[in-house]
Amino acid sequence: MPQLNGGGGDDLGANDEMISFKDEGEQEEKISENVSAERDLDDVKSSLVNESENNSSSSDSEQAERRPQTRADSDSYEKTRDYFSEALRRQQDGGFFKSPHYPGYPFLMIPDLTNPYLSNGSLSPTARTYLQMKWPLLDVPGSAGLKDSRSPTPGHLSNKVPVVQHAHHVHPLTPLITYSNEHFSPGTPPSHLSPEILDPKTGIPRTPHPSELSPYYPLSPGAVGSIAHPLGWFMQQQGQPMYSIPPGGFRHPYPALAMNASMSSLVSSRFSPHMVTPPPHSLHQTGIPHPAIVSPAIKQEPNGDNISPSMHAKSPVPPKKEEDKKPHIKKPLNAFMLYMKEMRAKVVAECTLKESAAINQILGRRWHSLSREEQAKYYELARKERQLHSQLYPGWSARDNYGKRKKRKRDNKPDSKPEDFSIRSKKQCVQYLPSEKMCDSPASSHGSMLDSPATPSAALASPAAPAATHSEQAQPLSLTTKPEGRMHHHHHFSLAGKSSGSSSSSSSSSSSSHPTISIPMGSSGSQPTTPILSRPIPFTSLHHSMLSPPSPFHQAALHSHHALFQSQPLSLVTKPTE
DNA sequence: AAGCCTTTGAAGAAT
DNA sequence: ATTCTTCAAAGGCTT
Repeated sequence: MPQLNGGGGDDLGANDEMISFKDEGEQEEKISENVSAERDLDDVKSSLVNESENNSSSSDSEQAERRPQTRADSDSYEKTRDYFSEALRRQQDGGFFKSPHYPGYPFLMIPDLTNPYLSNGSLSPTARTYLQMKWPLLDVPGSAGLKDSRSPTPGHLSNKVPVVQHAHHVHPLTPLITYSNEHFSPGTPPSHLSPEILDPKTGIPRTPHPSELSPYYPLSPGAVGSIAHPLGWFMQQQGQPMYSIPPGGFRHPYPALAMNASMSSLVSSRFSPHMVTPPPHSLHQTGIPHPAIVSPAIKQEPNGDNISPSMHAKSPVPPKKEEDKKPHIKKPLNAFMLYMKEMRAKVVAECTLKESAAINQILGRRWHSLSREEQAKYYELARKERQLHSQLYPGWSARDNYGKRKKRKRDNKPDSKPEDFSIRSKKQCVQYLPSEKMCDSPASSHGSMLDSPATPSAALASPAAPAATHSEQAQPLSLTTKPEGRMHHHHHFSLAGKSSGSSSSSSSSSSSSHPTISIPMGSSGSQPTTPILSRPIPFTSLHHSMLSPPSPFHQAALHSHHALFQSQPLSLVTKPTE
């Protein structure tokens, strides 16, 4: 939430999410970049699939993992670049919102993309609409139809995206992205002028920080000015200014909210309009339900934008069953979740494993192996997502979803029997991860905390945080047992001084840690037993502003930061096992 | 059928 | 101010 606040949009901006990094590995990584991605994959697979894999390989594997990413990045960037170029062209041409002439219009829902937030419509990776918006240039194949059919959207608008898709270009994020640039309105000059947007929290209109806004999203005609895309840095790299909003183009479905381009686009694409407000007529062209909303029912917005029940009916999404209950508005996806969505299919395809748990482990490792830039993309997307979400559902609170999932309270009481827990964990670990190596991942995950900004503040730091990196690479060490089901990294990473111990002691499952886990710090990777990395101290002040354009991550900043960071070794906290 | 497992991150609740 | 818990996705597996 805080992030959302706008205070400065910038906050959200790069700062918060900036990233995690693993620096150490970079050198090696670079060196190794040559290695083919396949090999990486193979490594991963092997690790997953092959029991035989030995620990030593870990470093390699890690690198390998990264590499794929890297490669992908390259491609993606190129592709993206292409898209952007095209998008620009189109904008110039005119039209984004203009009209129908872009079948691929982002607003159009992609069929399979049901609203991401809708429970019903789980998105296919390809389907994340809002992402699409963000990455309009990227196409998502397919999805078109369903939604349309359901959606009230005017036919012309509702077109399916498919049209636009460029199969050949595949951005790493592609899956997430559906649209082509076409969204961009032609006319609008790229200005950073952003229309004011409501502060999610306060509801007070504020001017979005450039960093907050995404040019990719279609802006409502009136309201929006052009805003710098969050990924603006990226765009800039491309050398092209992308912001424009069609002057007339698109009618924002959610009048109530003053949105910036990004918002509007997101909204349209991801969030169901009805949910938010909209009178039918005001529905977004796309008619796409908000992804976050699970049930058809409308969630009562504090604002009072409620949708009449009738709205539901129209709601494109099947859930028509109107469960009277308020619709379940899902949490916005975080960076990692976005990454997962994107990459899961790929990983699954590459691996024989299908279990999500196993896949997720791989993804977790890969996540860590991602370059800053790569992660930054996701953090940025996530930030946007949260921003949009807050805009759409000002009254929504994560707490609203508490208890919705009956989920397990997993054995929280691990304390009762750590051993059992450990056993279980181990068992599972084995189950999913054939080799011990696999187990590393968990460790890495811990390390991840370092990398990724745990909190907004952390995020700030994170850009710089690179040093922290845990590098899985380095770590030969394997966890024989999985630390625990869900340790909260946070805890673990608490500053050394703090209590890691105490916390662990607490009920949380986490505590039971197993001594076996070691995280290699730095490249060297000493292996302390059950070390806990303390979260890097955020260098908040550091280039706060700079962050906004993560441009390549303010490398300067990063470097300095980096240096700092390195100078400050992460502190390891030994978790008191049991 | 419901929940678990697994991952990271965000946010809320609890301490 | 910290720490802990829940949820977000996803799909095979377990109960």
